[in-house]
Amino acid sequence: MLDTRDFQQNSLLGMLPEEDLNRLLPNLEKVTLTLGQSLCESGQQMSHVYFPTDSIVSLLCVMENGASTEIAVVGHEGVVGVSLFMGGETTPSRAIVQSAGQAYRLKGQLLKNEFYRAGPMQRLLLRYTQALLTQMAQTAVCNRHHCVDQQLCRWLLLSLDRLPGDKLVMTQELIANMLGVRREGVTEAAGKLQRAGLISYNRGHITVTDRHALESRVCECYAVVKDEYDRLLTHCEVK
Amino acid sequence: MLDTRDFQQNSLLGMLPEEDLNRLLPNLEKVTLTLGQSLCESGQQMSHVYFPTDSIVSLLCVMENGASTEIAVVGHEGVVGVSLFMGGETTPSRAIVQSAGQAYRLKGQLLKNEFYRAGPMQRLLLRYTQALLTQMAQTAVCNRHHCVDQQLCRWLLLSLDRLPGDKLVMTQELIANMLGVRREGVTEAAGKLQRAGLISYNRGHITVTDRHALESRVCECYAVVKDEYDRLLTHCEVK
DNA sequence: ACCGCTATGTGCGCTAGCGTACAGTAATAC
DNA sequence: GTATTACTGTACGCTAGCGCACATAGCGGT
Repeated sequence: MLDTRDFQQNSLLGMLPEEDLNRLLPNLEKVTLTLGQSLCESGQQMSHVYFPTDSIVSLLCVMENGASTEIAVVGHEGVVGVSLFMGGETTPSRAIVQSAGQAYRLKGQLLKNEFYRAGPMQRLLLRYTQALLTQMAQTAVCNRHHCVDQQLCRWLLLSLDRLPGDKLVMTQELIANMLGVRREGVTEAAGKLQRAGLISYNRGHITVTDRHALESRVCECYAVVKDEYDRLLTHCEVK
Repeated sequence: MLDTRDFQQNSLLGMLPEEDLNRLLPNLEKVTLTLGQSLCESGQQMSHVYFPTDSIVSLLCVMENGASTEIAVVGHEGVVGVSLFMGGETTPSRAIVQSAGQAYRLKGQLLKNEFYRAGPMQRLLLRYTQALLTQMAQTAVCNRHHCVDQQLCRWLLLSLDRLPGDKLVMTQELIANMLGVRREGVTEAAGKLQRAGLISYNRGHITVTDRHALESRVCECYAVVKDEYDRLLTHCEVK
């Protein structure tokens, strides 16, 4: 059923040495994630961790009044469920599918077992978690100092990096929820980008037509995060 | 020279079982941290990790234009230098002493050795790192959704929790740098608190006179972070 | 063809926070 | 004791983003 190399679409899985992978392989289960699906509610224990391949998951911090903000995004470069191996078991944040697609999932306990072997998987997961730390930190700064226009560019690029093509299925309303701003603010910012010919969208379908121009508009936060992911996970010897 | 229990002022050290502590003890070195001292510049490797006792260290994200924002604060409950055992060795953030005092430091390599024993210290450090993740996430949300007044309350309470008394040595200028807002914004917010009788300060010395009232003004972010630290590090069996 | 729903565009008054400028006052240096 | 510096208070115009209201337009179902 599975293409034996299909799981390598997820970088973490793909970077594991043969031996460690073979141990996990029988327990990896391919699942389809649908837009809006919740993988984890605030404070709840996750039964599985998820290794996205072509799907994207947003980690959201939700407040008492219902307002929310995305604090990090997870795609094929990562895993959803860091709190399981970090020892806390739960986190106060939600994990919502931002872009439908596939992921491999693994029972939490099995991941923990693998983690506590203190082998390549542990080193990989820890480095990934550090990259996640950086993403959150930079999100905090960006929320403070940069305008909606630039944040939208950052968000689009972060999403694009985790998608196979140049199309996103996403309404402005949802983007606004992610960024923690008003929908009207996104409409305005997206309008500017559209008029400048960088993107074109209609009714929930965004196509990025000039990625290069997007990169020239985005704030430094995008590069900081991207470079740190590259440093920690691409040029990385896990043994 | 050292009171044999003095290091227990740092919760992480204090929670270690006798056996593990004894291994570290000869290598713990008590140091004095002075206000404004930098323990780590962006992207630089740290030679030591620091376990504060009565000092406070701010983790700051600095941008190209020099503007900065505090993304987390570390006191007696934690350790500065998470990136060493997480495997990345460096982080893009700075660590600045926010409140002068003492700390124990330990050579980075020795901490890594201890970490890779995969014993109680590893479990403690991982749980601590997860708490740090939560603090960063909540900071991101707070930056987005809450006004300076509330953020100042949060900042005061977080600092207070890490100090022995109810006095802080800190100018409004520095607080503004931490929060990533204008100094004038802090002057105004602090003025309100002073007029309401919650704090009194002059020229770099703040005294909190009504902590309870501060807690009633602060946004939910304070409690979220505090509860998560308690959950992860206080009610915690490290074995 | 029609209805209803969802997504998008736009306008308007309001507020928080910014940038800037400057004044006053306590601590410190000499 | 005086000069200087560092810290705090205040004012003013400006902008980004908010909350709200409402108009328009595409899309699906019957």
